[in-house]
Amino acid sequence: MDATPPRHLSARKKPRQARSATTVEAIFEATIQVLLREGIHRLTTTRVAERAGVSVGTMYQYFPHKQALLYALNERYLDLVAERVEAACQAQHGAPTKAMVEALVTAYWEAKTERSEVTRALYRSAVELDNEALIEAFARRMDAATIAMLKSAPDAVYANLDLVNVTLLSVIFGTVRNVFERNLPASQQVAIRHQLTIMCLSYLEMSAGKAEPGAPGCA
Amino acid sequence: MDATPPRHLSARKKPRQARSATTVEAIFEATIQVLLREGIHRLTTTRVAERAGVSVGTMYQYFPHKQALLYALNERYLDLVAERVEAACQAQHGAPTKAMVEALVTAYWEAKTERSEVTRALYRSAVELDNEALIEAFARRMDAATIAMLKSAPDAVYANLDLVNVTLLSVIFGTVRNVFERNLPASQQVAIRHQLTIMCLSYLEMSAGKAEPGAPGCA
DNA sequence: TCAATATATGAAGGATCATTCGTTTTCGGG
DNA sequence: CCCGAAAACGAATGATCCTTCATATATTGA
Repeated sequence: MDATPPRHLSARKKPRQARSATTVEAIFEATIQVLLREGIHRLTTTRVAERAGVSVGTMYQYFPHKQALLYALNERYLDLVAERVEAACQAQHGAPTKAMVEALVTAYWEAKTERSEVTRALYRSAVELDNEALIEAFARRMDAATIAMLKSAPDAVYANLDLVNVTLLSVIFGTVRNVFERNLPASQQVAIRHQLTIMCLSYLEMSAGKAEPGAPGCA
Repeated sequence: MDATPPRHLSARKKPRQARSATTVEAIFEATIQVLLREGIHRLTTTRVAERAGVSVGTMYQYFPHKQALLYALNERYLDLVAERVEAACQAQHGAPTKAMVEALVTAYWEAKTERSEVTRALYRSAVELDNEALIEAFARRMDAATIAMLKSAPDAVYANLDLVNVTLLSVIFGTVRNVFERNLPASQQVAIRHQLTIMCLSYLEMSAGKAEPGAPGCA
């Protein structure tokens, strides 16, 4: 995320040699592993270092403290998700509303559930982390991406685009998280995802001043 | 919640005298306060006891360990929310779908945001807590309540009630949480809540085999 | 090959916590 | 009023953790 991190959370120094880049990567990976296998209350600098195959001291060369590590981890993750959603949105510029909704739901849903354990681990790591700035920046990026997409729709014009957009995103993001955390069987997840798409589409159609010439309607 | 708690999380003993009931209540209250003022990583048995005006030892007479305290706290809270939603649902038996949706969204939304700091504190406390059973029980209660309500609708029959219902709940619960955590300005929250209601209603109408005799439709 | 710089090490300091248990205080029934 | 049970107390224990820093090793460019 491009949010300037709170000063106390910024990374200590940037890797200059190749091996240190490897190290940092290993540390990130190890953090996720520990988070998954041990839970957040057993997420220890020592344990992370051990699993990463480096010493604690090394960790502290790149992250001034544990919080900074978690912050950076979340930053990376949100960045990935944001990029995917943005790409999906751009790909649908000028497409019909239905395609837009499907692409949006699919992109976000898959970004979150593809490596669901990682997502879960990060949800946990984010608690008690001063990451409001991160969330805020993520929200803004998503807002911008979907607003631009919706504006380009050939079959709809929204009188209250901002509100419609923020509602749409809240519903999609919230639902994904909720379904995700309830850990429902995969088949049910797929079904709900489909329903969600239908629901959002219906919402958008309802909110749009329709511009479709031969709109199917009353006979 | 009526979920049998994992054995290791059940309370140690039940208050027999009046003063101990007071004590337990004070401990619960103190836990919330500490959670709010200090955050979860500073939620200490000592600190809780101190704020409750009792000694640590006293705490351990009612809760075998910290986790059990947090578990009990969440249990209490979910119970309250569940009761309110259940009441709202029962009050709408036989009412038109629109009234149902409005009541459901309102009940859940208000239960969560009325004392929003408490809700926030509890979301935090629930991380790394073995509370799947709690969530599960809550979900079941909600499912039962809303299914019963929807079945009683005079103006709709749902071919796929279970799916429609689980979708509805996922969307509402998820959206509330998402809006809640983004901490949007109150005015925007109200607006989104209204949109959410509209959206859900539209979804239900769309999913229903309509039974309304003089359905307003094509001229 | 040789400094200068970057990276890695890990034992030890200092601090915080969860939990126990021997003791003291309070309550309530007889 | 008195005694056994209930409730409360809180210092001490043992464990875990974050973070530092003096030292060692690796890399790079000249």
